[in-house]
Amino acid sequence: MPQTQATWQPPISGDPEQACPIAPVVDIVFSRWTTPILWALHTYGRQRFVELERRLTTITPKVLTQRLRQLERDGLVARTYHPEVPPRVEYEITELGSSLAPLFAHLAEWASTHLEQVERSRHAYDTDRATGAAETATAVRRAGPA
Amino acid sequence: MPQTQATWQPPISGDPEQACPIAPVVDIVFSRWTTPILWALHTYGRQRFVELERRLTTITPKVLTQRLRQLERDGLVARTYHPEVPPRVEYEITELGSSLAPLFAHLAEWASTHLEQVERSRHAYDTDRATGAAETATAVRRAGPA
DNA sequence: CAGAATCCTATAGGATACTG
DNA sequence: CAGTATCCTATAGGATTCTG
Repeated sequence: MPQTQATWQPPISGDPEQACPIAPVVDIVFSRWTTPILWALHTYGRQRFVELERRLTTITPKVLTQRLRQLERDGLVARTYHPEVPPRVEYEITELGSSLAPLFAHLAEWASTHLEQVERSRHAYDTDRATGAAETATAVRRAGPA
Repeated sequence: MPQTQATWQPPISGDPEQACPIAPVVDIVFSRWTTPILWALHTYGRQRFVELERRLTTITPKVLTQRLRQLERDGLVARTYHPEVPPRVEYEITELGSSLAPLFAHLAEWASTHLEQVERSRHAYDTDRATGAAETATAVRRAGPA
């Protein structure tokens, strides 16, 4: 049976996680609060729960605890409990956690050099949509230069 | 007025977003599907909607559309619409999107060298919790070597 | 083909209050 | 101080169906 258009395509790949080698890292390192926490620990060194809380001004203690627990479980952060009154708990980045430092530096670098472009692109996209950009005749390509 | 314990701490910082320079990037690049999409476009080049759909085996068309729209708006991906029947739409990574390539390479590198450590840490943490690791006397430090 | 529309759920995260 | 305990909401993401 002849197919009009669609030439048959193989399944291409089995596992999207495997297809994208960095997908697993995303779950570990990149969420709303994990990067700020790691950044704070890396930048300002070992510190207590309340210090982190003050630094990440808008975080709630519940979420801070959750993310710290996850980071501890993943071995990126170490927790030290001093049985005193009042209790003192200190968090520090581990060697494994520090191994992300160069990556973070690159990300910060990328941010400083490209974030503005993203902003401009967003603005252009939004105003285009708002003013009802004409869909002319032939192939329409959107977004800035390739 | 002498304070018992807590030496006063300054507000430390105003804005957590500003405190962590890579926080803004996280929203743009790192979510469940954005990295696999960017990876696919970067690795296999310009391709159609259905090709991406097949490559990212478990993604749904709705989510794929959403993420592609966001990437287009942010200028990381370009969409080309060919008014034919049936319609043909091609997506490709932009120059701005490609600027993330070295970063992705580093992330993939980190994954290949450190993911196993994370797995081990998780396992150790879980078995520790399960067997009720004794909280001895003095300072207790958890997680692997600093 | 490339999606739009609709409905649904799981969960990350926030707000608030309480405790060893 | 360093959390825990509840409650709540917003939203990312999934499943399904339909269309130009």
